[in-house]
Formats: sequence, C-alpha cells, structure tokens
Amino acid sequence: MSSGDTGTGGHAGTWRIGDLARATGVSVRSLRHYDAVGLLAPSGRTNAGHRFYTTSDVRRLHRIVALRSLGLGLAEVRQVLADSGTGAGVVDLLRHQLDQVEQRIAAQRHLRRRLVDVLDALGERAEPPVPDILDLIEGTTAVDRRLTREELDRMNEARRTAMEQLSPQQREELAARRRAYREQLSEEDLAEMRRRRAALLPLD
Amino acid sequence: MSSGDTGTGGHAGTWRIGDLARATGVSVRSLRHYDAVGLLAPSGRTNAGHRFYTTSDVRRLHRIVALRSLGLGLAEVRQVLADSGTGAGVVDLLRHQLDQVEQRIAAQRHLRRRLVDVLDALGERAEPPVPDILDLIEGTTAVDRRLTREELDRMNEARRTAMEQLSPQQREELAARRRAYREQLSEEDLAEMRRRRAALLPLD
DNA sequence: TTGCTCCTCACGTCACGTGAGGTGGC
DNA sequence: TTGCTCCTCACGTCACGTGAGGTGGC
Repeated sequence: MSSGDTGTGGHAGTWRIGDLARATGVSVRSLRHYDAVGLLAPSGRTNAGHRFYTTSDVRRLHRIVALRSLGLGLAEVRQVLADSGTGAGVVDLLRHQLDQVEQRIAAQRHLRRRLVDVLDALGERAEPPVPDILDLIEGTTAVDRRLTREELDRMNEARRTAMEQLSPQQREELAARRRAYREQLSEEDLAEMRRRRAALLPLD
Repeated sequence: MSSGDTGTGGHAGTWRIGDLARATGVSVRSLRHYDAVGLLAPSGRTNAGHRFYTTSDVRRLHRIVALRSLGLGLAEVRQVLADSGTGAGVVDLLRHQLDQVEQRIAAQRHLRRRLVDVLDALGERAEPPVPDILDLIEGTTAVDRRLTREELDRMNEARRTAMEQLSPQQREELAARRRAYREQLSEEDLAEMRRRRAALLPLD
C-alpha cells in the first residue's frame, strides 16, 4: 500500500514512467521531455535503463503541473522552482503573466469583433462571391478608417441588388438566420457592433 | 507617378521587395516566406535575380494581409484565395475561426481568474516564502475542489500570523497596495472573485 | 514464447526572426 | 570605390506528438 503501488512492482514508493503518466495526466513524452531539459530528472534508473521516480519527484511534478496551469513556460517554471528567496520574484512573475493574459484577451476580443462584423455584413447577403467577401474584409482591415460617401453608397447598392434577387422564401430564411444569429449575441456584443458600425459611417 | 514609384527605379508599376515591405508593413522575410511556400510568388525576377512585384501581386498581398488579420493561417489564406466558389466555404471558415477565438478567450479568462485569485491570496501576505506560494498555487490547481475545514483553518491561521509579524506601517502599505489593486478590477472581476471564493469554502 | 512497457533518436509543428556569407546596382 | 539592397542557405523558436527501430520484464 505504498504511495506508488499500482501492482506493477518496483520498489515501494517508486513509480515507473507509464504509471506516473496515468496517475498525473502528464504524457510520457512530456515526462521524458522534462528529463531531457533538466526540469524533472527521475531519481534513478533501473538496471534496464528504465526511469524511476520517487515520492519527491512526484511532488516536484505536481508543482510543475500547477505552475504550467498558470500559463508559465518551462523556463519560468524552472526559475520559480529554483527560487528559494522571499517570493517577490514569483509575485512579479505572476503579475507579468497576468499582464500578458490581459493583452491576449484584448487582442482576441478585437479579433472576435472583426470576425463578428464581417460575418454580420456577410449575413445580409445570400451567397456572396469570394471576391466580394475579400473586398469586404479588406474594407474592414483598414481599421478605424471611416468609409467615404461613395463607398457607403456602393455597399448599400450592392446589398439592395443582392436582396432583390432573392425569392420571398429565401428572404424569409435569411431573416430567420439573422434573428438566430443575433439572439446568440450578448448585449455587450450588440452594443459593440453598433459602436463599430457608427465608427465606419461617414461624418458628413 | 506610377503606383510603385518611390524613386528607386524598375519598370513603372513594379516593386522591389524592400519597397513593397515598407509600403505594406509586411517584412521582407515574410514576403520571401510567402514566395517560398507559394502563397505569393512575385511576377518575375530581374536579371540580377531580384524579385519584382506587379500591381496584381500587390493586390493579392493586401488580401493576404486582410485574411491574416482575421487570424487565419497561411494555409487557410491560400484556400480562401484559391476558392472561386460561392463563398459558402469562406463563411464556414470564418465561423469556425470565430469559434476558435471564443474558446481561446474563454481559456484566457479562466487563466486570468486563476492568476487573480492567486495574486489576491498572496497580496494578503508580506513576503511569502516560495514553498508557501507553491502550496497555495497547488491548492488552487485542484480546480473546483472545495477546501476542507482544516485546510481553511490552516490558511486563515497562516494569514493571521503573517499579519501579526508586520509593523503598523507595513500593514498600512499592504492595505494601500490591496486597495490600488482592487480599484483596477472591474465589477465583473470582483463578482467573479466572490464567486470563486465562495466555491472554495466548505459547504458545512 | 507472447504482449506490454520501456528506451533512444529524429522529424514535424507555425510563421517567420536572425545571422552568415556573398553578389549586383546607384 | 563605397554603401545599400538584394540573394540563398540554415538554425532557432516552444513543448511536445508521432513514428521508427529495438530491447528488457511478467
């Protein structure tokens, strides 16, 4: 009944790589990788050259997993585990990590808004040809650029003619799809879409 | 006054790689990469083997940039540009892309909450030793696991003794830091923190 | 003797950044 | 003749996944 006892033998309290992997959810490949880069070397090898991990190795692994789950890279994990100081360094590291995460969130939100905008504009047309889609995306790429009167007129004209080519039934389907689409959006999304749209319109 | 005229010669309407890079913000290395992978091959080479790009190459590049800016990979960009169909494929691709983005946002938010939790817990102590920090992080790693009465008592006890070792001035500084920290949080963040904390507390 | 686990290479991933070393054009 | 731009390799990035090919232990 030792800690590493899964019935697969070995010394009491030692783990073979496969058992450790199953027990922790870390892949065998990752364990070997951690060994290769010196992040977690098993306490020893059997005669056959098989790695074996001790209880203290397992503890270290749990810490590695915990730090990895905060988004730290292996090098940062190594640093933290090597740091036996007051923890000021660790706190700074985590704060920095938080900054990075915030930035990534902001970037992804921006991306999401652009995608939603494009899909929203596309949703109003039946089956837009690829070149038209590309033009539309290119248009939204010039971020923060207002459309000119002519561009706006051309877009509206294109939309109108596209709509006119639809049968009443197709029009109804389209409207239904749009409703379904809008209903899945949050209030925040809708507000942002209005803001974005307003930002595109000419000022005159 | 041709489109590619920057005073650096060449045929009218053709671009050297460096000029194109400056004009579009795409690095020279990227342009060469796009050439290497067949995404954007320049229309020709000069006698000296230098790439030259024509107006239609530039148009294609703008579309590549636009699609890249939506987060598409080079392979997906290539697909879209090759697709001369009705655009259904492109719309599906963008929807899928939106899904991915949403998932990444969710994952990053989760990460952010964990980091905020850890930093919040750490913020209540002066200079916690690294092993303590690691224990705390490990504690929050067992996600969605409620603390036992004992664990909670031990945590509170540790916090109290840590506080008692502070001078009044240190305590004031700490409080100020916590206030500053909280003020930068949104209402949403605070609510989430309360929720998380409630989820950690024992049910009894 | 048959599976199962383990071992060590070693390539591939994604879109380039960054030298190294060398050659034409104002 | 001197800069500047251009060229082609080719390694490095980050943390492994995925075979290939081979060898000990129940």
